[in-house]
Amino acid sequence: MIDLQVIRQEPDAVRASQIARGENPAAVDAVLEADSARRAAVATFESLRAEQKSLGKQIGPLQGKAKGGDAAAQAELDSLLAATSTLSDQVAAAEQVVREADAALDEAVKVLSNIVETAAPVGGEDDFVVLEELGAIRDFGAEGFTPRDHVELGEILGAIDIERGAKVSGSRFYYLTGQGALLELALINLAMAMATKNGFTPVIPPSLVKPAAMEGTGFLGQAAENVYRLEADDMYLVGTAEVPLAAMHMDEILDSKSLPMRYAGYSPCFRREAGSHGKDTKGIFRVHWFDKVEMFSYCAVEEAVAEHQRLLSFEKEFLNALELPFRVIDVATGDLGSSAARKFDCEAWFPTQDRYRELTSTSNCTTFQSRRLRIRTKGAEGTTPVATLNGTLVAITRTIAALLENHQQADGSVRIPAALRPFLGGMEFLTPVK
RNA sequence: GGAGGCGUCGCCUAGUCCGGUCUAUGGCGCCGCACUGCUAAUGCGGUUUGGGGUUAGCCCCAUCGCGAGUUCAAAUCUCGCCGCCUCCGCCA
Repeated sequence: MIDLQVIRQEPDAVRASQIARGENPAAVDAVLEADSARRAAVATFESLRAEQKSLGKQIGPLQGKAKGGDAAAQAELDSLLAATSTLSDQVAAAEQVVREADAALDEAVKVLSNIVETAAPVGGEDDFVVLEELGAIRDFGAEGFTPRDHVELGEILGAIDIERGAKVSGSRFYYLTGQGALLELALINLAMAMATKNGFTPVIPPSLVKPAAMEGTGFLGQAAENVYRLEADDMYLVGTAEVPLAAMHMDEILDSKSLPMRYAGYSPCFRREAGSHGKDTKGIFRVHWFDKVEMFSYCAVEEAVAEHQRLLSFEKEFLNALELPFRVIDVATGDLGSSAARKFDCEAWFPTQDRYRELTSTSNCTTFQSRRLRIRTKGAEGTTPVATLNGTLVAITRTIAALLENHQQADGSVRIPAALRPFLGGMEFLTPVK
């Protein structure tokens, strides 16, 4: 959630940010209104409460005297009890009003998406800015063959079994088999090795979480329809390790000397993909479940922009190690998730689609998540929320698809990039099994 | 799944039986100051979190796992929930 102070002091800036996202700026005014309503409620409650307290303090000693047979004390006690009794009802009522005002304010603030970085390109999905293009796109025509898509390659290599995935679990499920399964493990190991080298603590987090974790990371808002919920236990399957990694330090005050804290979490990711019917139905590009290594960083607010660049550089380092052609885009304001202030995507070239497709994504969430999750640090200005950032290191299925398509040979074999070979027993090619 | 125990402001802890004087005790740690060749020791002061107010010193409200209830009044009594520990059962 956004800092209420900021909304109070710079409502125009918040409105402008909402507009850039294509969201309703009037939501800001709703917050201001709820805020002043809450203030009034609190003032009423506090004055009643103070009165009640001071009356209560007189009662104890009087009771002693009254018991001793002091008639005057008894009379005073009776009138005090009567007064405090009606006061008590008023306090309870006032407290209820405060409670409701609090909830209303909270609700109003939570409607607002994070304030976008001013440098982010304004506009919708297509208004991204290409920051750079890396790696060489192969000319299959010149090499004398038509590239196969990852579905066909996966079949030839005995690496991906989509039919049986559908038989057992339905559409958008798959089996990774043989070389495909080994490839996933190799990618995970390479990613974890690089993350560790770059100062991340490897983590295998729970992928089933309580509502508080889901809610705190902001996935029950806009993205709620894409989340799997276990009705019987009131728990959620995470769509990314970002959720358990962010919730890991919820309700904690982090030692400022320990920042930045960097974690690399390996987890399965479950996504309902509601609203994407008919989109990317072929292969394992868009599936209900995949495994992923996600980077997550807690850092000081003033470090966040630099840390974001670092996460991006780690993503680029990984894709370069896989020798994939890709570009980096600066995602436009209208296409940011509600918690992101800025987002960079790395999109790999898919020769059979003749276009770039998202492989990794890194977001600077500033203090949007940490406020909800109450993750703070102590500094010169007191206890303040930390910034949180996340970035994909490797999303297995898309990465496998990109590797197969980009490194395929005319005979259906696939060249394994050098960086990955140590994790595949030195193997240089994935070879067809049929 | 069954039985029992426990949850107090960083950590440990007093208080809970028997409601008001709890504005929550003490120790450790930490921060500041004083003293002292340095360090250490010692002394004094400070040290939960959230919200609000104030020129400043500070002040006010809430906060004893969470929620509800009883009561004029709840850390304290009642109920529900959550978490941890021990034992039993089952199990990869």
